[in-house]
Amino acid sequence: MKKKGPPRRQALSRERIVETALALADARGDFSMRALGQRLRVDPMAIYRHFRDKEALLDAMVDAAMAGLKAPLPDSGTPRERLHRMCVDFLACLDDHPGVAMRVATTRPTLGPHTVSLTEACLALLREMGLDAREATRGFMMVIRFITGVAAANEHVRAHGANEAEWQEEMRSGYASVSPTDHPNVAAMANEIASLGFQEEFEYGLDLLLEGLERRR
Amino acid sequence: MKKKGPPRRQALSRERIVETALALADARGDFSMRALGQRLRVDPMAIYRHFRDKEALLDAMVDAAMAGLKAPLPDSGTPRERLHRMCVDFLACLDDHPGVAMRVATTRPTLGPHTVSLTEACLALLREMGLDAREATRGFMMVIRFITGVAAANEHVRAHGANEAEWQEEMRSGYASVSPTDHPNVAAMANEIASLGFQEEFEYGLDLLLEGLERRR
DNA sequence: ACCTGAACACCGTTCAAGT
DNA sequence: ACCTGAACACCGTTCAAGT
Repeated sequence: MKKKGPPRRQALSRERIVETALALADARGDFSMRALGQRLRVDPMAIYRHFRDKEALLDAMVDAAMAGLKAPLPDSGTPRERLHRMCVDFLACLDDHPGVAMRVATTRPTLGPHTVSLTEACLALLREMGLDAREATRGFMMVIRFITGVAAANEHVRAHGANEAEWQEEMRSGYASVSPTDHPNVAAMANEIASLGFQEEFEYGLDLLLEGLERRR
Repeated sequence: MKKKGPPRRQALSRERIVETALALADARGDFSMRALGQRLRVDPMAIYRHFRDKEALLDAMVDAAMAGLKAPLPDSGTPRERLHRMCVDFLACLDDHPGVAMRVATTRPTLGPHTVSLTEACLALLREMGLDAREATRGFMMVIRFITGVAAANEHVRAHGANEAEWQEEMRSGYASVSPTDHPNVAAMANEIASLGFQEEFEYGLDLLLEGLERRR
């Protein structure tokens, strides 16, 4: 297409902005319009030609992040097993994009195509599990809330620059420091907390939810 | 005690700072050290005499917010019923302090006395429900994650200046706009979403969790 | 001991101007 | 059409100074 001036730096585009912003947010857990402009080798204000404000850019980033999900999973296994794997995949995707995770599913629903596809797949599996439209809606909301809560916790751990083992040790020593006579159960938790892996804990909770939903069909 | 100089404005204290900061955060959903200084009629830097940084102040605010919980509930009802009411109370408390809610329970555990008391009461009820120390720990974490997810969603609605009815209408029209042939279940959700109250939805999910935990004892 | 003020290194965004 | 630069109204925090 047009190609007559000096080579000039890559043209700006919605796609390139979103991609770069996502990379920045993934690395730092957050990003500023000014830092993004610098990374794009462009005046920060140039971005506003493509997005009305930071909020609009974040919305686009959320949907781009959802594109990182694996395909809606092969048809092997029961609907419940497939939904389980889908949720695990979804959480992994949120964990990959900490700066953006909390906006997912707490935002108004009119998100991009990837988000809608994910929602559809999730609802379809709930229906296959035997839930009616009303129950599937409730089940969907609940699962989203639970996953969001877990993602928020994971994000918090990362924001403090800790890995899982360091965090567990901080939890353990914190709980171990309370008075066992005043708060016996909190004190006792110190012994349990270190042996509960983040992923195991998440999948345990997920199972409980899905089992409960299945039983109420 | 000391009372000789001119009346001068009220002396600064950790308590007064926390109280004012909480009021500010509750009203605006967020607060800045500079705005807090202004409200306290004091140079913003004066606050740093009492808290090492904003993070430390937020930690104190979280525990102060937890003081707003009703008493650990009377002994009427089964352990599960009492735990249910406690969780409802806890969520209401988070909803009262949107600017602070997301820090709760995603933070390191060494929080203040009110937070520890809440944790102890919750664990004790789980034990009364028949769970052992390990199961109670997992159950506690799951319930916290779920409540945190719901609180995050509620906070998000408020941050957009919407009430429940407005939000539901935005959700409904959003879901109603997707193609019913491409995404039948998403489209169908438009009809259900408006009839699910936030509180009803929360308590439904909570019941599912507690029922599941009780069954696994 | 406690508070102040200037300063530093940041923000998101508007607006008039450049090419 | 697209990008720039100065400007506005903000941030949290450090540091030297005041009382």
